[in-house]
Amino acid sequence: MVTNISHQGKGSSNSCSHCNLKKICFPHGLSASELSTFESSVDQTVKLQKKQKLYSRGDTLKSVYAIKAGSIKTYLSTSKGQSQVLGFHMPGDLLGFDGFADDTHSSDAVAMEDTILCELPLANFENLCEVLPGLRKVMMQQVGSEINRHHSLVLTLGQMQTEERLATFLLRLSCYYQKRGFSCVQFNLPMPRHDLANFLGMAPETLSRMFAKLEKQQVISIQRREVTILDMDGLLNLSHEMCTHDVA
Amino acid sequence: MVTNISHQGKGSSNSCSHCNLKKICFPHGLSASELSTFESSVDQTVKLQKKQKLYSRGDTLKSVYAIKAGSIKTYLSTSKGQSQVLGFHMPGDLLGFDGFADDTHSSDAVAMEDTILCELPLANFENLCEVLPGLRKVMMQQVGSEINRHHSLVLTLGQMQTEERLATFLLRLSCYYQKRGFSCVQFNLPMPRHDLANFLGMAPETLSRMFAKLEKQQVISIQRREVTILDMDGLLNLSHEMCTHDVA
DNA sequence: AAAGATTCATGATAAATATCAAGCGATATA
DNA sequence: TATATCGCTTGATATTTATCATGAATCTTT
Repeated sequence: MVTNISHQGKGSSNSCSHCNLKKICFPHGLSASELSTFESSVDQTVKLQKKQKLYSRGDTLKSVYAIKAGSIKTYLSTSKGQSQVLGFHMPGDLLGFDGFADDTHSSDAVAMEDTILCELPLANFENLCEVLPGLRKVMMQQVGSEINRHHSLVLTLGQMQTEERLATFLLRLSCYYQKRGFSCVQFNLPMPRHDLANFLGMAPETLSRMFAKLEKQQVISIQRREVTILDMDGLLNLSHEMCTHDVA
Repeated sequence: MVTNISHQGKGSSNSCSHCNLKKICFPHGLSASELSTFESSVDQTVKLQKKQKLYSRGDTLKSVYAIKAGSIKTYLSTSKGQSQVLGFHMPGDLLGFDGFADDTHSSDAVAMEDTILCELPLANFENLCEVLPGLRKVMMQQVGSEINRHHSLVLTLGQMQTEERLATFLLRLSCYYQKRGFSCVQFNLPMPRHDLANFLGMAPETLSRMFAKLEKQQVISIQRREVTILDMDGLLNLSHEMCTHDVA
């Protein structure tokens, strides 16, 4: 299968210990000595321009990636040309687990804006797992988090009405920003309405109406992509999730 | 947190090499020598009666389980008493990944009928990963499969209409039985309508109507829980999934 | 700055699905 | 055997959401 990936200039070796995401990204769980062993194996930085693909369905799994800057959208396509956004991934997030079943990616990943990623080649990863028990642990935690996020998304799509889906999404995004040291009451949506509507399983028009509804209730205000949460409790009341408040 | 688990009589040590699921269950991917090391660590058999819980949300993750006989339903609950079925798990399936993020189960698992499971305590598992590279590999494959199943479920709930959801579900179940050597055109639904409707994100009445609709189209026939697929191509036409046909 | 394209919002209408209500048949219980 | 209960189906209706159509606002390109 032909791949569309073209890594725009691979950077130099990375240093997790000097990374500004070191409190967020997954190597955070490693001990100091483990980290120094680990760092030398995250051998490359991958740069993608907006709309460039990181991988496509059917591609062989070569590496796991951590987002350093920018954002990535993952999605699934059907035989009839429909698609379903699986997630919006931001700095500190890990990508590539969709390929573990059979070493082949089952989803597509595309840059939503210019994006920089750290690349951890799978061969290195397997060797490292041999010698770093902490890495195995941290990896399983990451996998567990991903599974929990999926569970939460299934609950959202399966049980909630459109207004509640949006409220739940906004709350998760809010928590996500808070964890990264940004404001949890004012932030930008990193994706267009079209993608968000698809992710939330509704028509774009419905999403628009739900934004309008939340605004009329004075729960949020939104201008283009800038969201301000005016009434956090109100938003929480609209969402009935068993809040662990992981990110979407 | 109080747990409702009461393991009804732990059995003796298991032998994967003599298990009738050895072609299906995950240790299948291990080499002969790895398997013998592995077997001794799957130290217990857990027996559950119908409706008994294997674990609940909030319980500490102690073990990973493989289903030997019977079936398990996993589900998530919301603060308002709603719930969402996450999956119906059958012999050969692995359970417990929902607890990896923070060593705490985030979902509930309950026996849909009298069920027997193999228990792999986490402590053993971590030690084994140290010495068995194949186990790490197989485990990551299992995790990858679980993630792929979730992706597929998200697609189903997010994009498909009720008829297509049901058609897709029946096809997956059919493949599942086929892989296990059973008929792929005639089989029993292991769950009541109520649970299936919840899993598929629709009202039980809607599920009934969709079954009726598929019957009228002569695509299936169904009596209580016994399904016969009359027109496999017809069913495939109703489902637009990019078929990897993993199980639901 | 003008023209075109894109993104988003909103109204009117149609379609899908949930809810409410009733009843049927199988199984369990007395 | 009679009775109650449970799981399921089916009909009538209400609600939610999608679709279609239009237009405004923003961004891009010339």
